[in-house]
Amino acid sequence: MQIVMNAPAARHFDAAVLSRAAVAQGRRPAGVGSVRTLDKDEELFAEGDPAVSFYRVTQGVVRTSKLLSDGRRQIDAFHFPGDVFGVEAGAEHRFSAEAASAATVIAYRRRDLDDLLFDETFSREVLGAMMHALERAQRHMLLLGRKSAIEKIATFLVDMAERLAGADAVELPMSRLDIADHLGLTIETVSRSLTELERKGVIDVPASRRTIVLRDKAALARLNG
Amino acid sequence: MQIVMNAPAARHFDAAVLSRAAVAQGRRPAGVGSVRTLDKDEELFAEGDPAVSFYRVTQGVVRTSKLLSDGRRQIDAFHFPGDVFGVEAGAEHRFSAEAASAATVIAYRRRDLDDLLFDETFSREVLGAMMHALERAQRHMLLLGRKSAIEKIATFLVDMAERLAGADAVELPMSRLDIADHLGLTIETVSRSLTELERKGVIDVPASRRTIVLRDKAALARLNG
DNA sequence: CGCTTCCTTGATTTACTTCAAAAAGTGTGG
DNA sequence: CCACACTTTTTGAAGTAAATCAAGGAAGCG
Repeated sequence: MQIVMNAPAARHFDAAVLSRAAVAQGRRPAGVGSVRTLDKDEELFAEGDPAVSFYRVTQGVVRTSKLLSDGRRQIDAFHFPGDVFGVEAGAEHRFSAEAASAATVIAYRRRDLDDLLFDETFSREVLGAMMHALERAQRHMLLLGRKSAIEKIATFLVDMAERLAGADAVELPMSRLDIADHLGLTIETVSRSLTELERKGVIDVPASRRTIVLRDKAALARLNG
Repeated sequence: MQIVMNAPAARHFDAAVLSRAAVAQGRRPAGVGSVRTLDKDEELFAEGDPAVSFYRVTQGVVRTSKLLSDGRRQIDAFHFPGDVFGVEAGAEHRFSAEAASAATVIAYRRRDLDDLLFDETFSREVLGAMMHALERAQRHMLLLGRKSAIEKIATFLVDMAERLAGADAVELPMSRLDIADHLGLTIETVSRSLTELERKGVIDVPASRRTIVLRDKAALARLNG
C-alpha cells in the first residue's frame, strides 16, 4: 500500500482519489491518500497495530471492534461512506477494523498529536470526526448500559435510517452477528426482537431479511427509551 | 460565577486559581478560569445546557451522565483531579455533570470548534482530554456490552486503583448507586459482586464499606475478561 | 440444484433484576 | 456522648429478560 505524504507544499488534492460521496457532500479529505479495496470480513488493521494511517470510507461499511481474551466482541461503531475513523492519539490502534461488507477506503498518513494541534493543514474534519465519535460513543454507552433488547434494536434502526438516508426502508449492510456484537446482544435476541417489532406492526422484514421497512417511525422513536 | 476570558493577550496564568494537584503534576490549565465549589450531588450543568465553559476538576469527583426518559441513568465517566471534561463540539452539553463527592472545579471559557483548530493557544491538553475520553469510552463500551457483573466490578476496581494511585487500597469516592449506573448494573448486583470477590479472597471490604483493599491484584486482572 | 451460510424459532437455563427487609453506617440535637 | 432518625449497603427470595442449547428453514452461491 502506497501512502502519499500530506506535506504542506502539496495542499492541493487529487480528485481521482475522492469518493463520489465525499465530493457530493462538498467535502475534501485531510490530504491526499491512497485507495484500498477490502473484501467482506477483510481486516484493515488489528488492535495493537502501529497507527500509521487513519481512514475515510468511500464505499461499503467498515466495523471497528474490540475483543475480550475469550473471543467476546464489541463493535464500537460502523463506518459509512464519508466517515473518518482510525485517528489515534497514541502510537497504536486501540481497536481492529474490518470490512463489514465489501468496502473501499482511503488511507491518510497520520500525524503526531503535536502536529494535529499546531499544523494548520490539519483538517477540521478529522477533529470533527473525533468529536463525532465521542458523541456517538457516549450515546452508545447509554444504550449498552441501560436499554432493553427491543429498545436497542429500535434505536439501532432509527440510527441506521438516519445515516443511510433511506426514506422508510433500511438496507442493513451488516450481518445479525455484527448487529448483536454492536448492541451487546446475541444473534438470537436480535432476530427475536425484529420478529417482535414486526408482529407489533412497527416494521416489516421482507424475504431477503436484510431490508427493514420502517412502518411506524413514531412508534420506533417511542421505543428508544 | 465569573468567567475570565482566555484572550491571546492574557496567555500568562494566575497561580491563585491553579489546584495544588495540577501544580503538583506540573500541569497548566488551558487558560485562566474561575473556581467553582460544589457540594455532593450539586449540579454543574445539565444535558442540553448551552456549553459556555469546559472544566477541570481540582478536588473531589465529578460524574457525567445521561438519562433515559423514565429516569434510567448511565454515568459515562467519573472525573478526578486533573481531568478535563465538558468540551463540546456543538452548542450544548450532551450530558449532565454533578459532583459525586464534594468537589472543586475550574471553569474555562469554551471556544468554537474553528478556534480550537486554528488558534495556537488552544492547549494540547484539551485535545488530549478529548482523545482520552474517547479511548475510555471505547473501553467502557466493551465492558458494558460484553462483560459479566463480576468482570465489570473487577475492571472497575483495577481502573480506580490506577487512577487513584492507591497502592493496594482504594477509597471509592462514589456511592454504590453511582457505581451501578456506571457499570450498567443495579446496586444490589454491585454489592453482591463485591461480597463475592471478598468471599474469594480477592478483595477486602472493611467497615466503612467505602474502602476496598485489593488483596490479589493478579486475580482481579484475570477477572477483567 | 445441492452445499453452505445466515437467520429464525423453540425449549430450557441462568445471570441479573426486582421486591422486600434487615443491618450497618452517618449525622443531629439534646 | 448517646439516642434517634435517616441514609446507604447488604442480604434473601422470587421473578424475568436475555443467553444458551438445539433444530429447522431460507437465502445466496458455485
